Amino acid sequence: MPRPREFDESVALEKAMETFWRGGYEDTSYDDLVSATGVSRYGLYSVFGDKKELFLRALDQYIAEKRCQMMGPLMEKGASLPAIHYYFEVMKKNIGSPESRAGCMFCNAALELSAFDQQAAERVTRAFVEIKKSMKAALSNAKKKGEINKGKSPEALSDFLLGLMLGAASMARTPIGNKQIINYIDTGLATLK
Amino acid sequence: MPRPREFDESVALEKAMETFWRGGYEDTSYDDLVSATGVSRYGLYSVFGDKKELFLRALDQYIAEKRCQMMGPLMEKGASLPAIHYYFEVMKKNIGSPESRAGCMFCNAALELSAFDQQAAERVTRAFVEIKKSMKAALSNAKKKGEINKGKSPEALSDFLLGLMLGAASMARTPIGNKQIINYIDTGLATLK
DNA sequence: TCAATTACAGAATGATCGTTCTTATATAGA
DNA sequence: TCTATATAAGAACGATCATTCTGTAATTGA
Repeated sequence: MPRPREFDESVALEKAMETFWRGGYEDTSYDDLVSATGVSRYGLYSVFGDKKELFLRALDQYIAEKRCQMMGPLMEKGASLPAIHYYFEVMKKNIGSPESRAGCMFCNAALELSAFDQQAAERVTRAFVEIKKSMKAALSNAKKKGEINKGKSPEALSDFLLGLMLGAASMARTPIGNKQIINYIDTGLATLK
Repeated sequence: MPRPREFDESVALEKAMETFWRGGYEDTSYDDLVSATGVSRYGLYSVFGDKKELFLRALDQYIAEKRCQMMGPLMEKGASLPAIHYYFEVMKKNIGSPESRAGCMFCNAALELSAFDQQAAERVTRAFVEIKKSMKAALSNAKKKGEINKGKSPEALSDFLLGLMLGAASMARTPIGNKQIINYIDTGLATLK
């Protein structure tokens, strides 16, 4: 009966995600989103709601994608040092990609929005907590397996790895070169030895 | 002959710096600056120029202040491991202060502006390069003195310390707690042992 | 005391943004 | 074919922002 929609919701969300990833929240205008998705203002509003809601949907989408991409090994039972190395190997690989200078979208959101926006802060905190928990569990297992020194504390080390991830993502958004970011990650990981 | 100015330039700059530090560039309006400094729009424009120029002045001021506060020991000839520890001790001390959640102003500027603004990028790059150089020199001296393992590379380690600084500053602007930031710094510094 | 000069306070301007509204269009069942 | 319904395209609205302009006030040398 009604006129049919001319766009695919998931394709539009993906495009919106890439736009917010690169430009952040404030610097991305609704017009930018209309252009990037090729969807009319009406279409975006009717499907995703206002700018904030669309951003949060895009952020959720990003977090879900990255969890699949990076955390797979970490979420398995018995995950230990190799799962941690896998996580940072993916980071290092992403640094070479063209979009890498946008950093990590939820780290960007943490830095730009978490101080002002409750809902963004909740998502960011949830993601940070999950990463730290996974890292800590893997570190405990690594300790049991003798992969890391018995004297190291999984609690402190997992905070360190969380910071290592955020630090690398931050470096990627600055003029600091890729080589330096890789030095940072590799030197940081050597701490675990 | 003319009507005398009713404000002190350096006091106004300090207030503007604090305002930009907390709010960043985009989220700070010229009205915010007028309120924070207590200076009229006319006064700010006539002394500092437009918003961008005022921001750059404030950024220069911040960098100069922090260099005095944190880099003193690092800039002395023969500086080695203690100078590096001093730098991060100051960071740790600042984390406890009320304004700490604003992170580090030039790290914030690096993340917010360096991709878009040439002049901000230059200042940020200059500061990063100086910090890395000082760290690298101190690491070389530390190696000679036997304070750190002969096998460690000052080049890679100085990139690591630059990232450690940026990572800690980034963490401070997120919901991540102070205890976790301290764990991050301490664990990172333990790498130097 | 007056005139010249500069500062102050805030109104006006023009641009941009998020959001809503209007008008026209495309589809499917009657 | 006609009508109901939801969509598309983009104009319109109201708010906010950086910047400029206007009218008033304060000072000092004449």
